[in-house]
Amino acid sequence: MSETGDSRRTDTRARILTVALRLFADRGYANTSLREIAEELGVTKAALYFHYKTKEDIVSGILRDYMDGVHRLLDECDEQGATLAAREKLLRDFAALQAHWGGDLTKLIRQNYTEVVNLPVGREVKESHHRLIDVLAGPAPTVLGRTRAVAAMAALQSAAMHFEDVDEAVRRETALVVALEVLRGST
Amino acid sequence: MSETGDSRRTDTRARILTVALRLFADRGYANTSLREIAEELGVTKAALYFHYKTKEDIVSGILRDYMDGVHRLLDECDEQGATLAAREKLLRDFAALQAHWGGDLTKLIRQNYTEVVNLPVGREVKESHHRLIDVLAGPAPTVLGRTRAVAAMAALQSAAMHFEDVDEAVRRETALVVALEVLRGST
DNA sequence: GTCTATATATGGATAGAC
DNA sequence: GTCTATCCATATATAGAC
Repeated sequence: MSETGDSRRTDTRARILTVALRLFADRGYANTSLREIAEELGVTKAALYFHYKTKEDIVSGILRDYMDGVHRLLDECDEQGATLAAREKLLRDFAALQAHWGGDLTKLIRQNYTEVVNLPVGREVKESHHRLIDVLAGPAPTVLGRTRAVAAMAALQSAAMHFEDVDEAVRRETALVVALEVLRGST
Repeated sequence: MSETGDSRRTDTRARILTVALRLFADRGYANTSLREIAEELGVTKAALYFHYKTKEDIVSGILRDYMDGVHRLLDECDEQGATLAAREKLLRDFAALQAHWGGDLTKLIRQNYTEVVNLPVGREVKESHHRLIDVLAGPAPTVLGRTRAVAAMAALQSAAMHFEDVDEAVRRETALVVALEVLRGST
């Protein structure tokens, strides 16, 4: 419960990322001005620049935090073989990671992909997702197998953005069920 | 082979949409300036404004053309019942429509969703896609059924954007196979 | 139908006080 | 750490000649 040591350095830095993520997901990265982010936080633009040198640094900060989680998944996975069980575990872990971040992170990446991949950390996101798909496709993958892997990922991501009338836990569990079906295939 | 009557009214109007679609898909809508579109066409910005009153009119023109095709699909479909065969036909037809438009249209919509849905015709796109999903989910849909419908659509769209190393025809056929598997389900 | 200006707005980013 | 004031680049859009 106590502060973490250096603590009171200001949580503004973290709050900026939280607010920015929500706005970027809602209105789009290019259409969200620093003025809007600042207003939402109750400060001025100049205050943001004290914490982050550029607008790109802000979105990069968000993606960097997300990447830490993704790298952990992939590292764990490489140690094991590429058995079906291991691949299904990877998919489950990725679903859990997404659930932890919420729909906004997925929206940010998908609905601002062109901008995201122009960032250094964005290319990392792209590469790690591709790596995820390669592992999910298993050894000696066919086109069909690779397509199933992509579709499984897409199923998870799409479900994170549809059906706002359904309880989130149910939504995510159902998405995982379908994603696992897709990955396994019916052939 | 002859001109279509009023013909020589300039095909610049159509060429603008073609070039704009490619650039919007590549660099993003907000990051593509009218200057870039004009340069690519070999004209000036002012020339664009002769054909389209605003930048939004340009992207709306693209989406309007696409919507014509989508509405045709839905109209055909409503006449029939919602049998499994009819729903599978709908998915196949949608895949064909996407193939006709190419990956750029899908990218434009997915990677610029926040901007797109702020346009009148963009809301039409959103609504018709939702309608598509509802029909695909069949009568008395469960959460699982709806999730499968979304996942089937996502499978088609994702495959349109991945695997550029694979022949496009093969890619699309495979995507359709997977999408049909997903829609049918394995339960 | 297309061009050369130009009006006008807005956003990212910086300087310097407090 | 935050503010006020300002610079500067770029973008949409318009006016008017050819």
